[in-house]
Amino acid sequence: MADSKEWLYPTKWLSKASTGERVACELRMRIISGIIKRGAVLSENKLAADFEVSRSPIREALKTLASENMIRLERMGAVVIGLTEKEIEEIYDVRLLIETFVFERLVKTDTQEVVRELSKILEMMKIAIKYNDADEFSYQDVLFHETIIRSIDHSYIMMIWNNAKPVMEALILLSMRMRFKEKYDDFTRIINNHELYIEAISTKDRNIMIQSLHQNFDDVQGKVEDLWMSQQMLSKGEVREND
Amino acid sequence: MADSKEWLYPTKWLSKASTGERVACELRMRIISGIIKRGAVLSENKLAADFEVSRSPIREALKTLASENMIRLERMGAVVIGLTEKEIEEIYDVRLLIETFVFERLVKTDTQEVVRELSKILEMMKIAIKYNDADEFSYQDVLFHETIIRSIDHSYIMMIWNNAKPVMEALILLSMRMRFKEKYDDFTRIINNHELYIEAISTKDRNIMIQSLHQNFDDVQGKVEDLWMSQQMLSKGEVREND
DNA sequence: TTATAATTACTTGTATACAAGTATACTTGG
DNA sequence: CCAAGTATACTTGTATACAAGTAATTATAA
Repeated sequence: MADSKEWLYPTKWLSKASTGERVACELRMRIISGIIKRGAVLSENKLAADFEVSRSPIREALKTLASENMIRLERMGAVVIGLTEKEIEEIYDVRLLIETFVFERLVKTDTQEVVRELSKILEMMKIAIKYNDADEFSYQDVLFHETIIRSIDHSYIMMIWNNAKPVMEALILLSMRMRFKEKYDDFTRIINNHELYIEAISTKDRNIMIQSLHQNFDDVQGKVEDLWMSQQMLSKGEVREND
Repeated sequence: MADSKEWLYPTKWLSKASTGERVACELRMRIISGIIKRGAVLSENKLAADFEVSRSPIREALKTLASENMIRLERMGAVVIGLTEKEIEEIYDVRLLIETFVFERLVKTDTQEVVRELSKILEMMKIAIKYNDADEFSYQDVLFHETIIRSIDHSYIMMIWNNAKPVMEALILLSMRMRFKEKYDDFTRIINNHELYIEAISTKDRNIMIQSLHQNFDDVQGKVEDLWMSQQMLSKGEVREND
């Protein structure tokens, strides 16, 4: 699995991962970043050769990516779907759907412990900013939302999250790396928004929650732009996956 | 793949399916029906021997079932999670979540064509009742809801549906088979409810939609009972998967 | 009798081999 | 030059082999 190309996905996060998971994470990043273009056809054999692994883990990865709507498994080859602006909005539809549902559950229970956890994560995020660690910041950001979702103990909401998570993670990673370089002061706003989020959960105030979700939505627009910029930047070192 | 045990899943639906899909469908049915008990540990080798296939399709099936929350892949063996009453309710939470979202989209567009499609499916359902075909009825029932969801062209809502669908399908299959035998007059109510559903979409009337969803929710309670009955019935010919 | 060490049996993850099927390209006949 | 059929080079799906690691059991020593 010694790959000549650079890894977009933080290898640090893959310490316990199987080869199949590694490949899935890396391919996902390449697809979302635009290195692998929408419409490209991926072949199991070709990928196996590229990653210098056998077809088994490749098959596993392709199946994962198909369930995430990143590719479409066809009779001959896997066609890359990737993310258009429409699809990115759709992902955030889902996040909004989930988090609204979760909030309605949360207002009926004791949120003290979750608030404590979230506060901890928020502090970690601040440290990550301080040390210019985009990947760590992304990790904590994803963890923040996962913590909220996990707190209501709803296996099928969790199932939805588990399916959407990898794509969101990749999206956030790319977006944050960009911002750390070019839009550093965005982070003040992001932190403020997360504080608002915690406050909404703590006080169980729907108005604050809506305000927070709205701000987050505004953030999405920014993310879309970022992604586009990110794609522009990355496509310099572009690699054609198929000829 | 010549299996000595009877197949719970309609083999007719598996004509184009790979061995892995077949195994996944059958295992899902066995888990949901309670033949394979919550907490049981499934081994790849054992399953491969039981189904008389190699480990490759078994692995594929287990991965699928894990993503559906039917099993939990652990270091040694796959632990069966199955469905408790809580989880069945959670599945319907998700369906409600999705269908509410879809309805809000539908009221903003032209629903004429969907309504036409749904009417056709409804007629098919009536025929299925007439000929006592529980499996066909279930198929059309699932198709009915899928048609509604598909109509808004939202890839990530579709993704959620695709993940929840197999479990719902199995659930509906078991429930309907039971009802065809013991609660035949339920179907008048179900058909009425589906007509109400179509009306809500046709007139874009939120009140009718809510009424319809509520009736459907009442139906869920019935399904839960059915499932329990079904489990009682099936556990006569029970098979221990692990000792 | 109990605790510890070693062996055994079973687990998963990956590689590889093979069969069946499909699209493309080439050849052959008109 | 064009059409049709055959051959070839791909594709996926399944089986099998092998390596690395884990748990449980047995044997040995205190």
